[in-house]
Amino acid sequence: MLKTGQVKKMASFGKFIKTEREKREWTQTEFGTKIGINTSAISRIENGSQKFSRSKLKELSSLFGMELQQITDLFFADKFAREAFKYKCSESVFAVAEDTANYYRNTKVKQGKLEL
Amino acid sequence: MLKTGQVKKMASFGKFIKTEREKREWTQTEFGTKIGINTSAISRIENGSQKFSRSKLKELSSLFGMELQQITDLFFADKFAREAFKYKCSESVFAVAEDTANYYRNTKVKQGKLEL
DNA sequence: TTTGACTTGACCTGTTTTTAGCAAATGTAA
DNA sequence: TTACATTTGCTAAAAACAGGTCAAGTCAAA
Repeated sequence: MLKTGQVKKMASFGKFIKTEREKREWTQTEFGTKIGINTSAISRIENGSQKFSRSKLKELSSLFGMELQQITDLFFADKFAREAFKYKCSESVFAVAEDTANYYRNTKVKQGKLEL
Repeated sequence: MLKTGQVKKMASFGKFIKTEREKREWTQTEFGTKIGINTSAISRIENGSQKFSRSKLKELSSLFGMELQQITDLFFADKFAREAFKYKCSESVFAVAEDTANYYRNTKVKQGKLEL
């Protein structure tokens, strides 16, 4: 089912961070120092009441020694899921999104209209 | 394939608005007046260089006489697709998002932890 | 009970992103 | 040319977001 490089099923981005941090036996404070965020923020991020900053994805991937692509996908999958939930999208929203994404891939890209 | 109430395949939210506006034979200015946005913004929205404001989805649904759910799904599907494209998510991101969304549905909701 | 790790609330601030108005420019059809 | 529709550059204002501080908690293990 999983293709190479594809992301394994994961609960949420916060849980992902927590799991990886604990694997490395870092406290929230240690991890926070490495990535440049204070302890309370780390706690909130892991528990889902604060978002991880998009601009720190690169640092996170090198800190965890993982592919940026994998981190990115996980990050956005979580972002989209939360948003869909928050704004009461129907279950089909991601299927529609995939169609729309294909539309953008097929038209915009070829025309060089990358300005989204 | 399409369930009742499900959104028909659509190119982009901008094109959707343009199509529906033209069906009703409204100029961008007329439409803008009805929804409360000026002409330039309508133009940019239809052409995809500006986002339609989330806070106006309700007005849009009544203006077009369509279900809010349908409009909402279309709006967010487009939003997600653009974002995924912009930040170079892999093609599997929406599949992952769907898993994550299920995770949130099964845990957060039951616990009343609706604060996303 | 002391200590370290973690959680949470309230509040504040700087930054980035996005919106949308105006005016000018560009179609476009009669 | 005239008239109307649409598009676009510039810009101020608004909204969203990230992260910080500080203080007050909980919790588990030594």
